[in-house]
Amino acid sequence: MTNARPDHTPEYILVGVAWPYASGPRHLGHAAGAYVPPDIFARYQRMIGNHVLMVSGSDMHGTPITVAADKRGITPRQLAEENHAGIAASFERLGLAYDNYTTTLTPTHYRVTQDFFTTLLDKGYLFEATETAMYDPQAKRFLPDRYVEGTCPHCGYEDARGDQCDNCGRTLDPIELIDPRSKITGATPETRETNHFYLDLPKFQTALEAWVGEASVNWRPAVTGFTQGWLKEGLRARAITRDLDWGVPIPLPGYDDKRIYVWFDAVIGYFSATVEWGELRGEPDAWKKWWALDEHGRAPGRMYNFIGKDNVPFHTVIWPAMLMGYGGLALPYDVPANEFLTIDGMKLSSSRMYTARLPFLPEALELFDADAIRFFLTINAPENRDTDFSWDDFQRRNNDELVATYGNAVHRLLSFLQSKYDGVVPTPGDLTDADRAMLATMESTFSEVGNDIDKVKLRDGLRGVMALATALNRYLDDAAPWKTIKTDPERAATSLWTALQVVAALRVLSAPFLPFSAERLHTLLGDEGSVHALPWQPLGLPAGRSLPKPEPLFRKLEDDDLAALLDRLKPTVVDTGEPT
RNA sequence: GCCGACGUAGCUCAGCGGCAGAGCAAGGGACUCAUAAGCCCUUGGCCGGUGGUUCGAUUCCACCCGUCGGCACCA
Repeated sequence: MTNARPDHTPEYILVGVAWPYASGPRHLGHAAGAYVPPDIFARYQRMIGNHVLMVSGSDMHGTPITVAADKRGITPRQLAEENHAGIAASFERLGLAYDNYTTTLTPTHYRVTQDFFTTLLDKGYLFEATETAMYDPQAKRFLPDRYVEGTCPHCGYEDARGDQCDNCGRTLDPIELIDPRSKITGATPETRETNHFYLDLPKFQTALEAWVGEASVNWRPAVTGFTQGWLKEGLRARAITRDLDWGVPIPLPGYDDKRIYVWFDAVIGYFSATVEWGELRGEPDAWKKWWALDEHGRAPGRMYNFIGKDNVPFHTVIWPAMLMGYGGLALPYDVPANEFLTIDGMKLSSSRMYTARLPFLPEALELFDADAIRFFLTINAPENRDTDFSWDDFQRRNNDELVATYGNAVHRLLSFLQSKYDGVVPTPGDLTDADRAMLATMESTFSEVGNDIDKVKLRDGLRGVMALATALNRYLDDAAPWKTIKTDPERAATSLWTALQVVAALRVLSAPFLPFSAERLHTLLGDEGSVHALPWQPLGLPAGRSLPKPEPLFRKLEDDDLAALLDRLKPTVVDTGEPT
């Protein structure tokens, strides 16, 4: 990319996006929390001329996928690949511009994961130990804690899960359960001894405390608080292997019945996906530009991990520890974790009717424009706390904000140009103070919105874009070219020209947030190529250019339409293999 | 139970030591280029509760209540 201004030294920015778990489709909450924000951020960073690599992929391993596959009588690979294809298709329709969206099943990922394992083992950061685990003799498999249920020893609740009692909220050990049974077969689990490899996190305690102390200055309070909590409690070793036949094989002889477990291999994906990106381009060393520390131990750029809040310790404690142990690779610069989207004030649920659950991405994208979805998820993004989703609010923000403020500012102007000037951009006369003020506001919006996005305050950034649209509406009302065209044609022409420059800027400013409509506006302004190849600065609209007949940028959602659409949103049941 | 974040106008959310803010909703007005969209004006809050620190607290501290999340075998 050559968008850099002369005074800008391009930075290497790695945008690592949380790896969606391929157990089923993702819903709007996932998109709001982890998937749309990095896309906005990455698009902006590209426009200012940085070397951006946005990578992620589907997380294909883990127990829930094996359980769901067993129930359907297919292999875990089939199930995961089917879900991966669905997720990738949704992401494309949402406009997520990944440089590499891959999976944890690639040869590169297996090789890199095994290399991490071997290196950490050789350096003494892994150890082997025996533990007692629950085993389902009927299913012939070991059971994770939450796949065992029984009576809670604290409150007597009969359907307590092995990890936690949903009734009294206490954390449990499955061995404590009275009358335990397997969630998969109902059989009574046995306890068995089994051997596993552990990541020796206590060895990183001091180094992590030092790193978090420095790195967390710009983190969100919840991210820092959560991380400090883990550190204060004292790190414990954590098993990184499981008794499964689905996962990355352990690169040692004699461990055929065990696999490296998902959380260990999934975070490595940020790195392996970068390596794979280079390999696919025939540049096997390209990853070094984002990851390799220099001789002073300095990172080559900034590394971001966009995740949901449930994922924080993996990205601020465990993954950094793995990177420190491996050596020579950059640690995260920021981990912008979002809170959750709730639905109609309730905790989200994937098992309720549409009125009480967040829609899955495929259905949402079937019913609504991607930009309308992106707009809602960003203008009300759960950056500091949980935010609420409701269909009323979705409709209102679409109609009263996106359509009425931004869409209409563009459309009223282009329509006026079409009807009174035959669509030809007029030549301006002398600028008034009001004209100059409008253009100055437009200029400053670039730096304001840019700063917001760079600080990952995406909600503020989008509000800044909307504020410019509002300012344009005000300017037009004040200038009233529909009046001055009768009394002072040159004044009207100048007002129109000024307003058109602002619309031309809005096309650029909105591009990271609303990529599809920005592209449509780009075309409506008679420009060639893609808006996404433009630099982050005003692009003028020359006098004399003839613009095509305008069409509204966005679709208004009428009550009847919305009701009809929601009527098609039938209850969807997806078995993700998760215990309920 | 323990840890963390959050609790601000009817709704959705900003602000975080010095006369309480935005958008939307509600009420009123002038206009007509526009998907009856836009613009102007107005109404509206003991900033969850109690105590403390301070000249001064929505903002800092403690406790309480509520919501959400985590508590290491979900990812």
